[in-house]
Amino acid sequence: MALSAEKLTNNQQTVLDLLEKSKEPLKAYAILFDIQKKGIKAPLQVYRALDKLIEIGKVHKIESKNSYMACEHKNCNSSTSTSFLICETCDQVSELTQKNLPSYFAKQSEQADFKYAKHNLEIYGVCKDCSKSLVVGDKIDH
Amino acid sequence: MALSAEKLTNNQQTVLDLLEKSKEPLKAYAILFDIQKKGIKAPLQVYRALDKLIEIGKVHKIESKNSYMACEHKNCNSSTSTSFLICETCDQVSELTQKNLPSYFAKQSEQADFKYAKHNLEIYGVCKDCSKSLVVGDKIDH
DNA sequence: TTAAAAAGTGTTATAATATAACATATCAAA
DNA sequence: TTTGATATGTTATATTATAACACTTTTTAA
Repeated sequence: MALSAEKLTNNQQTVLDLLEKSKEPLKAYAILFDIQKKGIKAPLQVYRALDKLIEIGKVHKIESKNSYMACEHKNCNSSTSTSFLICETCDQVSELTQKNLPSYFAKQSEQADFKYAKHNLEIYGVCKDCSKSLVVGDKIDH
Repeated sequence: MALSAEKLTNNQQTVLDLLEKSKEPLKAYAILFDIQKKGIKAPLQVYRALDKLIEIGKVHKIESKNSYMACEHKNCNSSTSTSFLICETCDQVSELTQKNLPSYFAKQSEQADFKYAKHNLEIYGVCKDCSKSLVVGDKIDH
């Protein structure tokens, strides 16, 4: 069975549903807290669901924040490479479309005699919405 | 006083010395274990030294491995952006020289209306040495 | 030079993140 | 339909990191 067509179990679906509703990435214990009413009682149940979801590419882990987010793409085919835009103001995270990134990184790696396999990129900065609000804020907050 | 000229305290120097001797990145508790003979007894002493060393750019954290390594550059001026080449075979990590990366990422980010500030890039693959050994290994291991 | 401020230390306790181990259950393929 | 793979529920514990507090050292600048 193709990974992208994988049928999810109850626990996996419950975790994925929550992540898809969330505007920000969530931490494992925050997920646990939120879905205890659905019968999930222990951290391992969350971590196991996350592991599977990550494996099939439905969820990504943001390493520098120990947080998890649902993949924004329709059928993310793999769990390999990830590229995030992380807003330092509002903590929202979006994914950078990474059409060219793998080949760019492969080229960069090659110059160091390193064979590229996959990557994780975490870019920090200010998102569109926050750039606006900052300006508006400056005017309002007189 | 400029950051790069910062004088280190005993604890900071002890931690840095250890990291500079190590071929691979080290975990905080591995550092603690190694330097207990030098009078450092508690995790906090390690973490505080690491925090400072990271702040002044002498040490980087590899987020996806919860590990720390000494900066390979002479006078790394900042603690901001990091780019690693992580060998999946031998666990050694080297730094990618990132002359063009910030501007490249800034450009990529801009297309998503995102204001780039800094980044962390972790590339996984196979290092030069391991590429060689693999081939040699294939021949020897008949 | 010396007092005040800033930075670092040592210590105990604890928070936050993640996995081990094991018995049982469910599901899919031969 | 049984067998092998995958998932579950549960308890316990490992790993990573920080809080709080009393104290010391170093730096700054009056």
